[in-house]
Amino acid sequence: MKLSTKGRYAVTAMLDLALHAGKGPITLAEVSGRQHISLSYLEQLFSRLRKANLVDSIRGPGGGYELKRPATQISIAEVVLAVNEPITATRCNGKGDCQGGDVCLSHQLWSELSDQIYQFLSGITLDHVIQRDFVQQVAERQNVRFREEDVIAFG
Amino acid sequence: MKLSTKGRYAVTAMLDLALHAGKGPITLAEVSGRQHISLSYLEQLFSRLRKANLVDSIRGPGGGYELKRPATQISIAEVVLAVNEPITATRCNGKGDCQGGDVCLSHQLWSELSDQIYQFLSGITLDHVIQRDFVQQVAERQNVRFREEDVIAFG
DNA sequence: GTAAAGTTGACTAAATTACTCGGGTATGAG
DNA sequence: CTCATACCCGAGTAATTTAGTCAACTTTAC
Ligand code: FES
Ligand code: FES
Repeated sequence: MKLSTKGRYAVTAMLDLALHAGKGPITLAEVSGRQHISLSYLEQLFSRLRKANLVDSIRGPGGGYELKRPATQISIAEVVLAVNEPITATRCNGKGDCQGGDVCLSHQLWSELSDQIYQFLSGITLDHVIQRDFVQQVAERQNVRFREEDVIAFG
Repeated sequence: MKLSTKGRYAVTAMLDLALHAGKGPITLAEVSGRQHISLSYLEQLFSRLRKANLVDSIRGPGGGYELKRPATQISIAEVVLAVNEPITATRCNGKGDCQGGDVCLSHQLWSELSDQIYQFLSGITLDHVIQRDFVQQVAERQNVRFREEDVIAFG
């Protein structure tokens, strides 16, 4: 499978949404501030997340994004898939033709690895992740720092 | 972890070596012919495999490469590691600093994924792979075709 | 109306990957 | 001895992918 910064950013951003759920729409500007991901880049990512039906968008002032389903029902695999290419560790993308039309020696091996990764990532939901102490602590630190930056910027 | 064409080629080439073990050194030209990997590229890969103590090289006429250890004792993970960067799915390479010196929300998740992939790949040896019917069939096809090409080229 | 926010698509810069090339060096067969 | 075989090595490059920017547009609350 393809695990790029893009996929990692998407997951991070979705975790941020999950952590701040239930308080109305979250703007990308907030996510950008807390997670240090450029706003324009987030726009790109959320365009895909929206098309994949993982988030709802609310336009206009007071708008933003929110999770379309509860965090308990969105798996990490879905998020990665939404912004990346299909999950596969093969060179041939599952077609079995990477040796000039024929299947190569190691094809089966990579297929199995793809399965493993997919199984792992689809067994974990956004909620599983944000329940962890570790993540809670990181989130708390980010909240504090984000408010401090507000003070510096606007106070 | 980083799973590039390079890693896949390395595994394929090592499988070829394993399949033709016990008949003296295998030249890269043979591997290249059977697996359709460019000779220059193979040289690059085997340079690393040799430095990682996975293969022995024999120079001069009649020379080539052979596995340094039996195929039952070389894991896929070792091969991938030998040609790629360290196995990690994190952005920070395990340092926990990808958010301007601080750990990011999803760090722990990617660490766990890295573990999973590593566990999987290190649990499979070259021998496990070449024992499979599927792989045996592909190998047989390659042998036949390779001999046919000999005839065309030299006969 | 106007400012906040999402929407879109094209564009660019940087990084990585996947190679190639050209010249080495060791060595065994004849 | 010699020379063809095969490994050895590092620089260089072309292609692809990734990461990120920019500018113009739409919707909507106040
Ligand atoms: S990876 Fe599928 S044929 Fe080689
Ligand atoms: S992936 Fe390690 S800190 Fe973000």
